[in-house]
Amino acid sequence: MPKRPTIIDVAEYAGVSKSTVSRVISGGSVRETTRRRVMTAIEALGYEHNAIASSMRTNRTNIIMLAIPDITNPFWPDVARGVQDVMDDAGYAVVFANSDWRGSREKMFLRMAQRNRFDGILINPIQVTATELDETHLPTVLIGSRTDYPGFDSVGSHSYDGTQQALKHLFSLGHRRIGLIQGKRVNRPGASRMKSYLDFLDEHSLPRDDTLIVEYPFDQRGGYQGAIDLLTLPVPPTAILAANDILAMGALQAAHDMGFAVPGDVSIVGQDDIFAAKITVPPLTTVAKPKYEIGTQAATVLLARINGETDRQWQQHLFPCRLKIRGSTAPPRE
Amino acid sequence: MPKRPTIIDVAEYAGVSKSTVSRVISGGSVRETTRRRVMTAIEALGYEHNAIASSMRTNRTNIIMLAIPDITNPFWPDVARGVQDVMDDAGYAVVFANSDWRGSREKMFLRMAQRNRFDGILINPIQVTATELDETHLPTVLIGSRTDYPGFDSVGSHSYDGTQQALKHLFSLGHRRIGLIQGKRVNRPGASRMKSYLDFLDEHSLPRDDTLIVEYPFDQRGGYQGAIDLLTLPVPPTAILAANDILAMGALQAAHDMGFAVPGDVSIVGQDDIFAAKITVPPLTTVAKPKYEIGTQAATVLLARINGETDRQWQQHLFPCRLKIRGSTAPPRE
DNA sequence: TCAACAAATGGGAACGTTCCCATTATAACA
DNA sequence: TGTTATAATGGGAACGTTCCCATTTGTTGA
Repeated sequence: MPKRPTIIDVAEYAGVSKSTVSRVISGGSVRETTRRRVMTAIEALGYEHNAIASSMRTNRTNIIMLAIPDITNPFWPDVARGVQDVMDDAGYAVVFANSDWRGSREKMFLRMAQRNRFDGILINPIQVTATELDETHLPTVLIGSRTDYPGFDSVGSHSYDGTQQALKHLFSLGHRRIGLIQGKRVNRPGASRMKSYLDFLDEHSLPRDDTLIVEYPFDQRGGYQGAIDLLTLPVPPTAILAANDILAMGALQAAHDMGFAVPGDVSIVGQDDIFAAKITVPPLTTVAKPKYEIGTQAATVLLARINGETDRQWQQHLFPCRLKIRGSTAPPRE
Repeated sequence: MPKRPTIIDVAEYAGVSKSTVSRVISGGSVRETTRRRVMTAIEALGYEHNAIASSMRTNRTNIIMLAIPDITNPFWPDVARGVQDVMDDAGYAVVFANSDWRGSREKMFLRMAQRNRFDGILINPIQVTATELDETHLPTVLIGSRTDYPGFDSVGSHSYDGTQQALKHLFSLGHRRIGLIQGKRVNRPGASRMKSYLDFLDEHSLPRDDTLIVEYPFDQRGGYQGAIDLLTLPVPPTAILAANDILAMGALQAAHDMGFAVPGDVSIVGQDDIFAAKITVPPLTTVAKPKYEIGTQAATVLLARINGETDRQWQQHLFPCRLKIRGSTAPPRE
């Protein structure tokens, strides 16, 4: 295998110095005639720029990392697309990392980002602490509405408010006994949703009932189990709010299997509005989040940080949620 | 910001040469006592290995690229997970690239892989030719059952056979007039599925009817449109086979909207068995593909190529498909 | 036409590793 | 204990860029 040509080879071929070739490549100021000479040399030799050598000098890799729990959850592909579309345009490659809800993997990925001198990190944190993130010394933007990481930019949706919308909707339909299926986090609960739920109860003088709150892994089986727990209560809830659509879809299935009509016997509301929410039967009422936009915005903020274009303090970007009322909610049976 | 320590700093601190530090890091043979000295120095200085500098010397980046059309299609996240799980264990980072069915983007990504000296490429090719792939000089494994890229390893599923299974199932239920919704490819048709379909017709002496074959983009709307085309025919088919589940789900919706009962008036079969196929109403009969396994296998084959562990010629790895009979198929109405 | 100045170009060091080869320390054996 | 073989270590070049600074070339205006 013939050795790959370097800028030195190109320089010789074109009869200029390697500095000039470098300038041509990186868009420095060169005379038009020499630029053309160099370009033909590049063509002739089949020269391919070596990003590694370049990174070595510039301390820039043009690679960022996107660390999420699990690409298999349909929420994330949309976010990922948003990230990629922005990053592609900016000439960055995006490395994916699935922590799989495991803190150890998350840490491994952070080390990987450091070793490889990636230019930045987008992360939906699982276990990692703010200090650990700080220690990477890499520009970092959080994805998700997290208030427990002061000092970091974050991009997410206003899930507290979204939960309120869902509950208001159910309340106005006449529901007074509303179950909550939480997604189990390794370390911390889906704090804002839970708080929103409790606040709502208090505000409308509804009793807090711990049996109405169940917590299961963020997958369909989790939702299924959760719904079974709730619907087998002595006095089952007339409505169920799930922390995301996957859980809600599991709940839908459980209700179906147990002979509960949806929305006749029990109303179900999800969150996220993944593509499949439209095609369940009945179609799922859900709190829609602008997934793609979260991705593009997170990427944009990160780029700004990387390029030092913003000296502003860290900032939280929260997109509003929108309740999509579909067929899975109705007034409770008399 | 203090300069990052290098192995030279570590060497000084530990009182050894940089060569020794290098050996400690990369697992060369060093005396246990010196290894410990070096390790404490690394700890003390907070040294982080510089993968860029390393790559520069070794021509290894430990990064591979996974190029697919669109991560947003639920088929791909599963494959991606498989790829990542294997690559993580091998210490590789995976860069994602969504060509978005555009050949120009695909080419851009290949150049990126070259520039960045990635160690290998996993690709579900859209427009790129075998020659172009060859010219990257990077170990490449194709994902999908493609026979039109001689010289390349490929990992996919036996979709010809899967289509046969689906058709046999429909045929044995009594269907004789079966529509096909194809996914539109930018450049070439889903050849094996189409061939399988036509072969089946011939074999069972069913008439070829061009109006029974429609082609639309690989999304839900495409499936919707396709089904409308088919169901508004003077003599509509009693069963529809869609090229993937997303198309099938669109078809399901269209049938529903047009007042066709599924499976009463029309049976529908999808392909892939994405997670949402289980939760449609009725649940979708579909040709299941081992998505995760395709991912792990593709990654494994690529690793073998990268490490030169195989001098075998290129090889096609085809997983068998399995028909999952659910609720969307039944005998045709008399 | 010649300064004076700006623009274009060239040369060489530097980035932080790895790897080859030479050298030194240790172990094994007679 | 001396000799030889082996293991451990050190020194320096090399990987292919970029960037600084010095030098050359070109341009402009009196």
